[in-house]
Amino acid sequence: MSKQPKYRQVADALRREIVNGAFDSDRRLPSESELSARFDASRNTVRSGLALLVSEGLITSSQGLGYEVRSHEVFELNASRFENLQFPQNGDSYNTDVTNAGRRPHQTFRVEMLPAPAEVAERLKVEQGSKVVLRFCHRYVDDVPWSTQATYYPAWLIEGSPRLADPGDIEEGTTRYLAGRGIEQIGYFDEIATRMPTPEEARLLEVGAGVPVLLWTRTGYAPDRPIRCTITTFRGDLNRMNYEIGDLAGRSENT
Amino acid sequence: MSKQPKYRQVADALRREIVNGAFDSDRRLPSESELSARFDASRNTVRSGLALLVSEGLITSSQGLGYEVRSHEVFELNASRFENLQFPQNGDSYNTDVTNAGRRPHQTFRVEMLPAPAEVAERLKVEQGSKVVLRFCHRYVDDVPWSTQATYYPAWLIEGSPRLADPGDIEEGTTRYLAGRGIEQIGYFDEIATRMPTPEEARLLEVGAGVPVLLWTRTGYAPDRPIRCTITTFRGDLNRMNYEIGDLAGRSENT
DNA sequence: TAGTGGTCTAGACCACCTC
DNA sequence: AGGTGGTCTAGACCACTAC
Repeated sequence: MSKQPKYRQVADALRREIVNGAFDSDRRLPSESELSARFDASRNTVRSGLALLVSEGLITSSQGLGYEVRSHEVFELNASRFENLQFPQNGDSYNTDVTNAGRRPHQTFRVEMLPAPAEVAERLKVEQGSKVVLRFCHRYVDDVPWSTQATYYPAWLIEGSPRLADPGDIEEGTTRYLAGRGIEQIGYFDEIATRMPTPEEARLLEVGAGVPVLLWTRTGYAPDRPIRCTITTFRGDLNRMNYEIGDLAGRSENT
Repeated sequence: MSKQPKYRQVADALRREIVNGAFDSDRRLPSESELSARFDASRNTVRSGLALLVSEGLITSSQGLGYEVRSHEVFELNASRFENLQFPQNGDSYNTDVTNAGRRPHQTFRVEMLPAPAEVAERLKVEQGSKVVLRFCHRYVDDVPWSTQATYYPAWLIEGSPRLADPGDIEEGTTRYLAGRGIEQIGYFDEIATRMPTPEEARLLEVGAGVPVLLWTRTGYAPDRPIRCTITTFRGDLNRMNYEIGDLAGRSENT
């Protein structure tokens, strides 16, 4: 067992106290100067230790207030039910799910036309840089930024379904609108990844250090080709996804 | 536009250069003292800026060597094909998938019996603290730690399928072994989450700061009840998961 | 041995919050 | 006003890697 640097000893001691629930009543941590005295370390050394815990997502800090242990409430999204292939819902189930959970949903929305980014062009099987329609949602739950969702449609789709490019909402939902115009979505390809947020994402989702984002890319297919690509960026600390595969009768019984 | 602190200016400038590919040929960054001179900032201030980029997962540092921009190669795991419900493969497809990708798989393995942790007990529908069998894999690809996989089986399952508790490998795969003993897995419930690694996970997966882990929890169901719970922890920088849902004929055509 | 990053200190000043 | 964290400095010494 080699000797740990002092700032790690500080972090380890505080981490142990946090997971043991030492700060459960009042989530505030002692101030930097108190910790500095307690650990017989300079304020900067204590700060290094606290910075570690922040980057682990265990605590947050705010100027003038102090350090607090982070709370954990998560929202679960059922990706395999999110859009039902047989009965496409109104838009997607975001509003319903959030309301059912007793929370208050809110979103801002915009539509634009732009050259396809590389990842999108690849998934939609169009030339990189060819025009695509972007429908972008910034979603909140109880006024906390929750996720961003960017859906891209290829230009060829707009000719027969012009309302996709309209800046307004599509009441019946885009999936149903497309189905009504003969474009039926019969399959999805979902990709899930994680990484630390870019500064832009950190701004939109208001996440501090130590919170990764969950990236969900869903490419929707008509019988012959892809018709949309939706990239959703979740706050990793507030969201979890799930999939149901096969027969889950055994899941609902007892309990 | 308010004035940014100096260490953020440093981070922003370097981030811009990194994403623009300024260091693509030689991935090494200038040394701290060079940057200190260039930005007319103290070494500590430059270090704060670099620490930001490390925590964003953009660069790594190593003592005596310097800072390097991180490389991005990712491995894709098809979760909806990972175990085929009709034709369970030998164990899971980890070995096959990795070998097919031209990489060299390697794993260590152990089996133990322990009281069920809360998350596992809940998913297996057994009493918290009741005995479960844990089969644990630590997986490498080309000698790089890749993921850990912990599969828990409830004690009642062992009576009819005692080899689950044996410390050795099960040649034909646990799924097939169980199927042969009348325990057929007919559905899954998958949960996916992300967070920063615990110190223990950081050690096992050898991830530095700025790399989140991807958590994949699969609960497998027999017709009447859950029979296993598998918790896989991936390095977020090296892995991506995907699901195929519905009909994806349009995916394979042209390109 | 020389150069790199890693740790630690002591102190200064600023920005924000609460009373 | 007084306490909190945020920024920044200058300098010391250590640990690791290269040559």
